[in-house]
Amino acid sequence: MKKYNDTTYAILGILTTNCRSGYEIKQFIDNSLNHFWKISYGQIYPTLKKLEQEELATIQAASREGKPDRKEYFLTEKGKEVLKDWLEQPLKQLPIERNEVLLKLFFGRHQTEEQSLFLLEDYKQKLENLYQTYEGIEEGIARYNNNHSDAKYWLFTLDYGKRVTGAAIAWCDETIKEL
Amino acid sequence: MKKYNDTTYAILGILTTNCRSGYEIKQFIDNSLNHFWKISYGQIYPTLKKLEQEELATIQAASREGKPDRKEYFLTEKGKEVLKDWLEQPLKQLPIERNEVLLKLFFGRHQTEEQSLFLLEDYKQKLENLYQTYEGIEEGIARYNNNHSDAKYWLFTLDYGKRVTGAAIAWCDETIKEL
DNA sequence: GAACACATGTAATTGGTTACATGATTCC
DNA sequence: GGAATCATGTAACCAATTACATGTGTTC
Repeated sequence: MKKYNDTTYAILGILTTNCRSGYEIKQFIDNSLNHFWKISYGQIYPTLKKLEQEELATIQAASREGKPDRKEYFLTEKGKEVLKDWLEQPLKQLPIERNEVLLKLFFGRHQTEEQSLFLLEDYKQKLENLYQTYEGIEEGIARYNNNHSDAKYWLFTLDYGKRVTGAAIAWCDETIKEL
Repeated sequence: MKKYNDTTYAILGILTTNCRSGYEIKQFIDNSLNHFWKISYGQIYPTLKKLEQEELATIQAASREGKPDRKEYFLTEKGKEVLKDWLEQPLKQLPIERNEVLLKLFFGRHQTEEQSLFLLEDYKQKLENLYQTYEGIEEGIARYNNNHSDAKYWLFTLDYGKRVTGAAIAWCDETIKEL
């Protein structure tokens, strides 16, 4: 089966929800996948165009009262197959995630300690803000979306974010102490 | 001050160690930064060329007995300043790290549970392998490099890797249970 | 001479962001 | 008329990988 890039699969996946247009897809990503996946318009529209060329989706022009016209995309059978095939593939390999703070800490070993401490404190602060953001979203879901069929999966991804972020915060604490 | 990309700063940083040539830089990265930063030759050589053009480094041809000739790079004062300036800057913002497993889990919500479990088990396995790799490197450092001035910093970065990976493993366990 | 480590580089391609450009519709 | 939201798209640019191309020196 022909291979596409992850952005293509992500958009195919989003088209299985009730998002139909480029604009709506962007909103969906910003609202639901934002903490582990983002895509810009500069990718969305060209990718949608390609989906049609590859016959993975069909386009339908739609005019809705009170709103500008838009193009609605629907997965074809082929599109559904391509998506399903991708969903079944396990990760090829764990990606190596660049970490600028670790890099600076490493090269800062001949700098002053204050400098390193400053970087770590700042990093910790940012991680804590992120953690709180996750908690806020989590509460929001628990309060208003508990019956939404996606709620369970949102909570899984938030839990992932919280655990990993929490571990990074703990590392900051420990490293600040040991420095 | 003019801005460069992270790859440029990383290479400036590596030039403060005793790595001097493109080949050596690549080896250093593969040996020491591999779990949170990697760069290919396709970036290294063009970047080194630019360093000289920008007067951040000077080149010296070096012939060493028993080895092919090579080019050795040395930071200029300007290069050191640019690096120092970068080292002092805190993170602009936390990067959003794409996570393919979370994405598949999310879109797999209308798939079978077995499918999701398979993905999670596989992910967990890969994370556990990574964790063991970290432990192996850690032991190696503790045993043979304890007096190396970089040892402390290597251990910091390994600790980071272990903590974050461990948190992800715990998440897998929990999610597998709750699915 | 073959295999392997050392060494440098470029070209094609992919993936992605940002800035730009345009326009409809609603509400104030 | 102006601001905000809805909506689609392209062009320029940046970052990065991969494949390709070449060559030296050592050891077996």
